[in-house]
Amino acid sequence: MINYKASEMTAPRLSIHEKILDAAVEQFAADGFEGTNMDVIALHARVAKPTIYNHFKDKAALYLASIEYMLSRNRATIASPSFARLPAEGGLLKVALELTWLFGRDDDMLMFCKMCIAGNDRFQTATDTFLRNGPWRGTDEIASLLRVWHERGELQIERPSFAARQLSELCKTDIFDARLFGGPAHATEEECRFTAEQAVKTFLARYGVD
Amino acid sequence: MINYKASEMTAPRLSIHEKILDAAVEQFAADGFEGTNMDVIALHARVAKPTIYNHFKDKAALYLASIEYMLSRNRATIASPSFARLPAEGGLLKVALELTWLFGRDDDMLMFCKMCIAGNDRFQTATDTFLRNGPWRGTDEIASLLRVWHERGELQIERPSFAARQLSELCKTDIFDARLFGGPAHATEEECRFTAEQAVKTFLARYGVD
DNA sequence: CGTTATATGAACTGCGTGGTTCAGCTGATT
DNA sequence: AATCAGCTGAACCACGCAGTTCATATAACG
Repeated sequence: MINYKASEMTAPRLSIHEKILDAAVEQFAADGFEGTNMDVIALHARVAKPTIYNHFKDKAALYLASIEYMLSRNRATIASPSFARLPAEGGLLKVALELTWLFGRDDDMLMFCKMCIAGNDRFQTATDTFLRNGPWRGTDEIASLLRVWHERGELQIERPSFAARQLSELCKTDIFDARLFGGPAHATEEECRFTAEQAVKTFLARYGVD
Repeated sequence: MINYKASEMTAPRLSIHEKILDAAVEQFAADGFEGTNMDVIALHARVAKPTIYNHFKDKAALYLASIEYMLSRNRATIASPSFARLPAEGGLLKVALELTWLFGRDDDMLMFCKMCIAGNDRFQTATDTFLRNGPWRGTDEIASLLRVWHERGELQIERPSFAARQLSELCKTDIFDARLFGGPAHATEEECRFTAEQAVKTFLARYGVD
């Protein structure tokens, strides 16, 4: 019996599973679910088409697996618990920079937002998976951090979850809509930094104590 | 014009053109361009399929016409210049309520967004039209208001355009993502009011003078 | 070596769907 | 009454694409 999961072997090359998923993510992200052709995925993964169906039941299953794969690949946590050691202002800026970077420069994230928005009637489960492991987990992490700073007396927040989502929204300013509605053009590093700084400034004006 | 079905006597009488466009908007918004079936549009519009092709060259033409139709149907102003007569806080709350209402309870707006996000690769011109007449015009209106209050000394804002977009983002908190990714379920009036109040509070903490 | 499990590629099936055709109906216009 | 324009429904075509089949190849393992 052969092990498919290359991560559990000392395999020099990517497993077939991963090759397929890599190609699938790219295609789905670029052309959406209906617009994506299984032959093209096979071609791009340098794999025979029946092999795909040997690993995934059908196109929808591959689609779902792609979302989970992309999400697991993007485990860059927004609000690392280690940030709690920082003072509130510095920690918030780090969080805000992660957020603006994600909104402004992460292609996978953007494309899957588009996919989920476009196809949420057909694939509500996929959308839910995305929301749960993506945006919601992110704001939950942020809320935990906020509670720490609150208890330490550096912030004064009545509703940490709501505040976390406010911060997240602030970090979209000027950089996310353009990408959601337009092409995948990246925000510049300066734009990300500016939006993040402004977000923290506004957030601290409301929730900071001093 | 005469109704075909006696059972539909109570329905408003629409031209065939409008019936087709109504059905098309709904379908495109729900399933995107590729996912939408022309037969379903015909069925839903209670019209024969050849009739659709008698009015629109092909699917893409119908798609473009649908977007323009939605835009022409929806001309709400977010920030009426008359708000300038109000004190900053009251005026901001009015603006914020308009925004949260739009994000949380306006179905046309939601459909616009989904259609444009889903189809922006193929139909960038339509998306640009939407952005120009929708979000951008809205935040421009808000920025003008902010300048008035700034000059009157009620607010202290260095970058009115950026601040306007921050306010707009704040007004999405907790109500917009759920609709964009989920169904068209409305936010409740209380949710809209709460988010609007919190947005104004945060905004004034940063930009208010007192 | 033989066995077993999987990958391959090319051809094939079947279906969904964009778009068309056509004969007939309806309702306005002259 | 005659004509004409536009709607109807049903059948139809062409094509793309999801998913399968099959004979062959490869590679691990005993």
